Amino acid sequence: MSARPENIVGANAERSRSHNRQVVLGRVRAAGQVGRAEIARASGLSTQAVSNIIADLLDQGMIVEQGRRAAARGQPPVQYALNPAGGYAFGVEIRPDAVFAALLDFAGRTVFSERRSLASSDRGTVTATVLALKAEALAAADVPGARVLGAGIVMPGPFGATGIRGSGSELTAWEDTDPFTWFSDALGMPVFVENDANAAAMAERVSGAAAGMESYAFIYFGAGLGLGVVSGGRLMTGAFGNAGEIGHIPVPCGGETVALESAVSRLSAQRHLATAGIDAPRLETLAELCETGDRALRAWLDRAVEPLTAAITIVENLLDPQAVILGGAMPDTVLDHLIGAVALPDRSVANRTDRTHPRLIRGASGRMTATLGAAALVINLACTPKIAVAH
Amino acid sequence: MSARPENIVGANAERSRSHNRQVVLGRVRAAGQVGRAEIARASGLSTQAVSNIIADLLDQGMIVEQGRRAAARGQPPVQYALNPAGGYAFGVEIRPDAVFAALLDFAGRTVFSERRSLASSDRGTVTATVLALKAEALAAADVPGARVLGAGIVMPGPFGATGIRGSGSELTAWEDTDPFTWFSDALGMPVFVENDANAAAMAERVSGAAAGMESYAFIYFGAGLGLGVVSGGRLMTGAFGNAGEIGHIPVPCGGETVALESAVSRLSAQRHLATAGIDAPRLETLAELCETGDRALRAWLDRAVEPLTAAITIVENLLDPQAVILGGAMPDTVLDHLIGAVALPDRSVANRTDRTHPRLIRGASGRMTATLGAAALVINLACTPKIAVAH
DNA sequence: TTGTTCCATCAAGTAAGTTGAGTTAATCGG
DNA sequence: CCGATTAACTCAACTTACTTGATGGAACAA
Repeated sequence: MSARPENIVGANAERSRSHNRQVVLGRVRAAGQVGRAEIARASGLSTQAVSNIIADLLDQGMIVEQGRRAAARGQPPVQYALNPAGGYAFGVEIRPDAVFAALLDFAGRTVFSERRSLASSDRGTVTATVLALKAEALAAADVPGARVLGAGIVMPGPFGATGIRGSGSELTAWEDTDPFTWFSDALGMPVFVENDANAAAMAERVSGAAAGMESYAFIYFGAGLGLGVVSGGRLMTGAFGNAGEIGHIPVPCGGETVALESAVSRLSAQRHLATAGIDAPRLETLAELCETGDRALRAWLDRAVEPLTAAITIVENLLDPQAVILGGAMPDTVLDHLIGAVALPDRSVANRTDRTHPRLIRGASGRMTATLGAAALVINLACTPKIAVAH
Repeated sequence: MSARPENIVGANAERSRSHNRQVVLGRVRAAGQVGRAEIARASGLSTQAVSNIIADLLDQGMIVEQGRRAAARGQPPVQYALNPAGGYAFGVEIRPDAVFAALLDFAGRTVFSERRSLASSDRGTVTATVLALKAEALAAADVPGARVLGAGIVMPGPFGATGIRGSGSELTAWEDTDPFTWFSDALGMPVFVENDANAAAMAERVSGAAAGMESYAFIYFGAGLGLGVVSGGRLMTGAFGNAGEIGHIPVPCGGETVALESAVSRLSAQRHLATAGIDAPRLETLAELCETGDRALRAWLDRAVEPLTAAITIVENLLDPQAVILGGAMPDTVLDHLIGAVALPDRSVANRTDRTHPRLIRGASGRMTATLGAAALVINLACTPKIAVAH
């Protein structure tokens, strides 16, 4: 959720300017490297307008010249690319027991990442920790504060007073706080607040499996299971900011109907392993068990395939994404095993002849996925205008 | 699907102008009646800009003055409202055996509606029928052609070569035709192509249960079952235009897992009734059976509740809409019965204390729902800019 | 009555993109 | 090798649509 109600506003010169700069940045990012004339053609702006904007962006250091690239006839266009050092994004993930932080450069590369345990999850402690991590990140990566475009904050959803409570991951001390206002004030920069799945989904777009995709779905393994939906380059957050609660949908599992995350999630794997006497609190343990072909883990995997297949089928049919991406706090090996085992039905709108991507892809994995995603929110928004106009 | 790839384009004076006119129209429609100053505040434009735009829209006859409304202190603002006769939208629904057409005024009221049987569903016959219906509609409602803002075309999805084939509702003769180009040429006006569920969803926004809602989901009873998702006032069509194929998702039904529309759809009801020796080809028959408390229909309804509940739970959790609306080609009584019987789980992100709408609502019903929706696409787009900017 | 408040208009000002002519730098073809 | 062709790019007016600031008008309140 953006934590601010979106309102449709009118256009004026100032807003057009900012919009057009974002459009140009977005094209540069999408192409990796482009000339002005091509940007003009793609964006429907005049070459002159693009020239002016490019000059501005060069001035600000957001992009860099890459020399001429001879293509066909005519004068070869000067190429431009994003300047990795042109802007940085600070990402923070707040959990009840710890704060994770990361700093990404404009190209989506991680230049700093850190975990800090929390003695308490009250607002004072968390805020102090976040501010300390920010200072540390800027110092470690030698980045001037003015170069930081904004901060993404990941907090456990769902947002607002909903029927889902007591899952243990909530920050009860934060219930009456609007995190958007709070962190805007504390950090003194633009702030974006999302849940872990949404943020992780964005990470794939900025530097990952969803590079170049405009519409996709990301299934996120956290403690439970989340879904981030990107449509037209923007997150679909729902009316109250809680879209993507895929963990609670009913799916078939061994003849009965269960909530998806009771069968497919790290917590469910750990519970299953515990019944076999195996304690696997950490990802590394799971990775080991997977590599050694542990029977208990294998049993859990086998059992997870049916509900996961159902969930992906549902996502494909409801959202018609370019691809479904599986990622999050799970070992690559586990994700790969699941992807290999899921047999998607041929009888689906997703079974197209003109696909450009596989239907199911593995995305970024590991504990930091959501944190990197928090920062990715900022980078994505710097390159994505709020407008999508039919061309 | 919009049938044209959406591309992010830059802003210029011309596009800003058209955008701002849409913003103003959208505010007038949303409010029913507003003054200029209020529009200016809501849209972030200057009062002068709003004044100019209002003058333009008055000139064009899109809006009408409604006199002053004294509110608080100060000079009472002159109120404006949409002029119902300011614009019309032509809606067409093409089925293998018939063409439905409707003409809506700018306020969303039906001024003409008609069904025409098709001897053949080839392009020539269909196109001639559509053109004849258009002429008839304009003549019957005494609407000058220039007042028609565009045409919405509803055709059976899914679009493109997908794994879903042979459902019998396809127009095989149209497979190699781009309906957007085809009807743009034939009708000589802006054209929008969508599937039935998406169009019907839009109808609710223009004149129905979703008035004033920005994000909602519409479950559409056609022959099968479809889903239209509106997010931020715009249809979510997915990467290939086939989002909302809810009929094919797996749901629990009496201990087994089935495809939703095999248990919840008109076709499934008719099949069930047929096993009891009842032939109910028409909606009226179903309505009668429902009113007389027919045992076979009741059995079907009882059986449909579980899978429908699961589907709605899935939709609520994945999309977090303001409400889920049930509508389409089913009798009101049947829909009402289903709505009454569905018990949604309290443990859901949709169970909020700050809801403004019930979680489940009945929408428009009857055979014409999708046809009216086709026209509604046009009206909605006339009042909805492609921009949504955080305010 | 007089002050306050808010709506609305006028006239000038401004920002940003567009237009069209002209320049530069490649490839193509004889 | 050289002119024709093609395409990228620049310069300097031009245009458009919104903004600003001053002024007038209509209702309410004290």
